[in-house]
Amino acid sequence: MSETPERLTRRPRPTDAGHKAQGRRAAGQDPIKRQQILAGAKRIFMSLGFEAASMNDITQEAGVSKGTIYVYFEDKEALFAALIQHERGAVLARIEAALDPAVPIAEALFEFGSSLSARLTAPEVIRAQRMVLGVAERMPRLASQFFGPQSSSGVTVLSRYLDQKVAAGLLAIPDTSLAARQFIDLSMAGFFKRCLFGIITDTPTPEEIDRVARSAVEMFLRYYGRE
Amino acid sequence: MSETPERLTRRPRPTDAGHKAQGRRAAGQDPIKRQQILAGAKRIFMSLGFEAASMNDITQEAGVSKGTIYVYFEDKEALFAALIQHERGAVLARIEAALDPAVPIAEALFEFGSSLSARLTAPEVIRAQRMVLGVAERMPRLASQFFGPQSSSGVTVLSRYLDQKVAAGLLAIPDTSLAARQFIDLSMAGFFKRCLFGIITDTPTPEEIDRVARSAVEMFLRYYGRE
Amino acid sequence: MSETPERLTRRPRPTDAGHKAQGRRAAGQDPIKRQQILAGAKRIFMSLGFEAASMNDITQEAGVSKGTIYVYFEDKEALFAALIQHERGAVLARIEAALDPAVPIAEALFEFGSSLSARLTAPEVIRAQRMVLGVAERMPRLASQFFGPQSSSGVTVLSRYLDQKVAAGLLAIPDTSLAARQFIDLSMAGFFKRCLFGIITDTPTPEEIDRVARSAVEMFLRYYGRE
Amino acid sequence: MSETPERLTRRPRPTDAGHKAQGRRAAGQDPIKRQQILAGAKRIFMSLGFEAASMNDITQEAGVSKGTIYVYFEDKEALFAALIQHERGAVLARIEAALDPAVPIAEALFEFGSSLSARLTAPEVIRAQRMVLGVAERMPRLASQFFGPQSSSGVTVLSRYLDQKVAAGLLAIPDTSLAARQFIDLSMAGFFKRCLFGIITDTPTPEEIDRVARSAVEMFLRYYGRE
DNA sequence: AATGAATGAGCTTTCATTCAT
DNA sequence: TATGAATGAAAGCTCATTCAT
Repeated sequence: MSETPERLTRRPRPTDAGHKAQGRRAAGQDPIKRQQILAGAKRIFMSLGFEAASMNDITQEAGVSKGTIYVYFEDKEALFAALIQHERGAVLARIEAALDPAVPIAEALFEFGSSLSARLTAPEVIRAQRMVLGVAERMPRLASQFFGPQSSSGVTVLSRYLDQKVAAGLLAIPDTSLAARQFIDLSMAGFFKRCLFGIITDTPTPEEIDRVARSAVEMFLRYYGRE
Repeated sequence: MSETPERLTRRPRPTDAGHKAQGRRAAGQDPIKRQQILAGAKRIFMSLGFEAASMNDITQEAGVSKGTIYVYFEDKEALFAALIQHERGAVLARIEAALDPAVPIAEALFEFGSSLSARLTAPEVIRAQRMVLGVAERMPRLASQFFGPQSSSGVTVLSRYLDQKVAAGLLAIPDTSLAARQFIDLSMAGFFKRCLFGIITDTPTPEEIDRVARSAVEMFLRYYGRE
Repeated sequence: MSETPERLTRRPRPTDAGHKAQGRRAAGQDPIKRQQILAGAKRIFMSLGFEAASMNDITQEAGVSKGTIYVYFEDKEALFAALIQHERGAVLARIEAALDPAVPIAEALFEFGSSLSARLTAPEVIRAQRMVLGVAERMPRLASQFFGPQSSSGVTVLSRYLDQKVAAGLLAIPDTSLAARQFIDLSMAGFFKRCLFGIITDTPTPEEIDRVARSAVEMFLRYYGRE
Repeated sequence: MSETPERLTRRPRPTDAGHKAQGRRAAGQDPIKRQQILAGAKRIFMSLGFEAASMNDITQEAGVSKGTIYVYFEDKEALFAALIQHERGAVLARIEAALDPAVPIAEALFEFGSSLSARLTAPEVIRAQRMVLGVAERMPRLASQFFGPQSSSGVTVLSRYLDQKVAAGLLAIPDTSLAARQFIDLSMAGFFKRCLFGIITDTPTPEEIDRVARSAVEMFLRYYGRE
């Protein structure tokens, strides 16, 4: 989830140099305007939730007119879905790299587990997840599309990694898919739920995350390790 | 979530004999009427979600008038919060019993893990959790109050159990609180998130739950078991 | 079309004696409020037309709240339809009486023709007809329901009268239905269209109406009269 | 002004050679572009009605840009008015020819009456009339301008014809203007109203039209014929 | 001169809340 | 005390019109 930290002023002049240089865009095709809308929508949705956020709020926050939003996005749900899609991949991309085949298993797993844990408990990621869960009943595709691929990708990537290590005779795992899910949940034991439900309002400290991730690696390898 | 099975008829007269015998109650003090409202609110909130549920819907389902609801509950949010409070503990109560100190550790843990897993992935429980998460941003206390105690109680109960076994020299656990969270997340490895996010729409089968719970017990005891 | 000449003040107090005496009404059941809404709707629809009239306009003119209108009427179209239905019958009722079987044919026909002509060219009747025609494309039932029965009733009533006179040997008419339509159109030769299309903005004078009606009777009896 | 640069596909470029040869026109002065707009507007207005037709629809149907329309026409109402003006005379032109002074009166009247009847009950003419009547309250000039001249022209043309025949001693008519209106309404006795109000949804068959027109001629000549 | 992306007032309709009964 | 008819702010969305390109 890339931040657009500074709040845009009321009506950002649409004619900044970089944009102007590219000439006039087709309706709903100007990526800068699209970004502008998404940025405003993100701030509003994030702070109010889907239902409580009004299109008027977004209009003002984004500094575009109502009509323009409706040129770029079919309706409120489509805008929300686009926002979620837009934020996709940001999470997983940072994590995939952690599973370096060249480093020892314990080290790779630790990196993977701790970075996944840190990422999924980040405040804005938690907020996003809550928001999507809040509309999951009415927009089931959205929830499974965004979070499904995201988390299943975590599982997929990890289970593929485990498959390789099993083939190399380094691990003994009957069901690598289950093992992947076990490791992921072990890596953030309790963190995820506690953050999601607001039981703890602050992100776990890096030290806590590391400690839990280290314990996860040990338990995992004690069980699935060869020898 | 205790069911109130029969749908109340349109307007059940609230003046049954036993109640009447106690004389007229102060406004907003009749526990029967309160129950009646909560029962109707539960059915409506559960089936429509917080925002989509209208006070009119609840009025009709509960068989009381609008004004009466507003005597018993400050506003819509307060009614929802009260409902969530009211449903508290129902989940945990069924699970606490699983940790029978008399049976072998492996067996007790398996019972605990599998019943917790089954409970938290039940469709209506999933729906309730989503609903609360959907309003969590605006009602932060609500989420932590309901889910906090609920799941932390799971952790509390289990860690107390583990403390006893450690004291008895049967387990070697440096941090029983962490161990409890590890076991709980391990017990439903992946199930919880996948259900919550709708990646899998059906409740896991008892066989799946058992298989995962069994694996959790093994991994847990391999690591923390005293040989 | 009964007039409600004076514009109601902003918020007519709903507790006038006559109303109060009847106790509280069920939602959407208070005929006084219903009348109030219809009266406001009539003035607004009449002066602006269906599309240009906004529910807000009607709200203010009727002196009721938006919500109340929607309790009494499903939506804007239903309100309009109810208004049209409500005005029904007022037109024909006054005309039917004209065909007195006791008076000579020429006299009865003259009464019928002239009163029909006067009625259908009255300004508010013209306005109502224009309005309905304006929405006829989208609400075809409405137009045929209101005007169909209305004018076909004129035809029906008259053709029945002619049937009797034919049976009595006083007229020789092969097709009384056609004859009825001929007489009606002859009675207001040109008036109807000219008023409807606004070619003449003032209602024809009684003298003009009488002259044309008299000519219609003569032409009609010259052709269909027995000797 | 002959530049309609891109938009090759949607609507064939209006820049044929003969036109191009005249050089660039002043804004809003190109009659071909004006025609193009009116043609598109006609199709849209006819199929959707005045209010439901959006300027965007017309823009696309006409194959010109929004701005261009606003150069040629003040606003939506002006465009509609111009369209109505533009269609003027199309109806009457076909009918005037029917009053051939060379053929016998009965025959000429029959031709005139039946063709007028057929024309005014044609579906698209009915639709146009409804549309204009729908906006008549707000645009009173429009209705009288379009329909006034049209039907009064019918009256004018016919009454002039009748004047000639009276002068020739062939008819005895004290008021030819009234007679003209009588004959016209008699010619489509009931048809016009029934079509306009949608009581009958199909255009009358030629046989019906002929039958009624023939009856009109007979009745008319029985009354006004010289012997 | 022509374009069409952008505007924002305005639309119909909903619903949490109030208060006269 | 309990009722539910009435309220009216606010919602999502449309579209006639403008003006930078």
